[in-house]
Amino acid sequence: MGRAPCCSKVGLQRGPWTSREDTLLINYIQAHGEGHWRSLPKKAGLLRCGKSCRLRWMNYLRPDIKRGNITPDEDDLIIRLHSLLGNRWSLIAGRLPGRTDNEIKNYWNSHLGKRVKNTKAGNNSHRIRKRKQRELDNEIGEAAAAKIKIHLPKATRVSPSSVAKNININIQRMMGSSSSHENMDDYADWGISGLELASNDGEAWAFNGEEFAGLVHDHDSTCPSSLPDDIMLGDIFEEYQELLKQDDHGQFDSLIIA
DNA sequence: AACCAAATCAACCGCCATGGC
DNA sequence: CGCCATGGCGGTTGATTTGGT
Repeated sequence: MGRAPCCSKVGLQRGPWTSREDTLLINYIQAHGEGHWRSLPKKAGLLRCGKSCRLRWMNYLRPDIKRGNITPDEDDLIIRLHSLLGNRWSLIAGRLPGRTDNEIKNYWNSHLGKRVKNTKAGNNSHRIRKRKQRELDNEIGEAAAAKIKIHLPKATRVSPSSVAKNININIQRMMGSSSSHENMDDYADWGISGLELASNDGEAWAFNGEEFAGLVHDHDSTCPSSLPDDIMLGDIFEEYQELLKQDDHGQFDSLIIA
């Protein structure tokens, strides 16, 4: 016997929402606020499950939602964030005001994913791959490169607290541009069990703590002398943006395995 | 005009993290 | 500490729309 459904589906409406249902939901939330999704439908007079109500509100009815007309800037940002974060649609959406994870996910699947794939296919020559590999080797050192293991990690759920705990790696330093740091055990102390750098097709470079430590020890690469516990993704993002500004010669691209 | 295939996207599903008890 | 309810996430489905022949 399988897991019990999130809510009883008996007698519940499914499929596309009607304007009347939308109105009921909007009116209820305006009067009582968001939350308590499980009990909301009954109170609002809706024959929907709570999850369905939440999804409808979050993705379509919220007043601050922008829909359609994704600008070239947003387009570009999505691609870059996806290369950094992988399929963390909610994190990506969090960086695009008014956009929802569902919209971005759909947009990626129907537009960007293919485009990125095609772009990659265009770069698929042996020579280019060789050049990219050389750049990569220069960037992090042959010894380090030999140690990198490439995984296809299971997508990990990231909550704000876990972001703070687990992703407080400074990407710029990670890429080796600042002060040196001897003791990578500090990373373990910060609770970092893994780090992923995703390539354009969503595959990720995953370093577990040990590999990462080994990578830096072996190569005497660089990393922060300290990282405060409260670095949030937003901080990383800001630095990422700074990096992008400096990325005139495809520095990031050199980290993408073609 | 009719048909079909491909593209799009709203909605659903199952899983998991978190917090309260 | 374990259980449960809840919210939130990413993956997938399927109805609808669009484009090509």
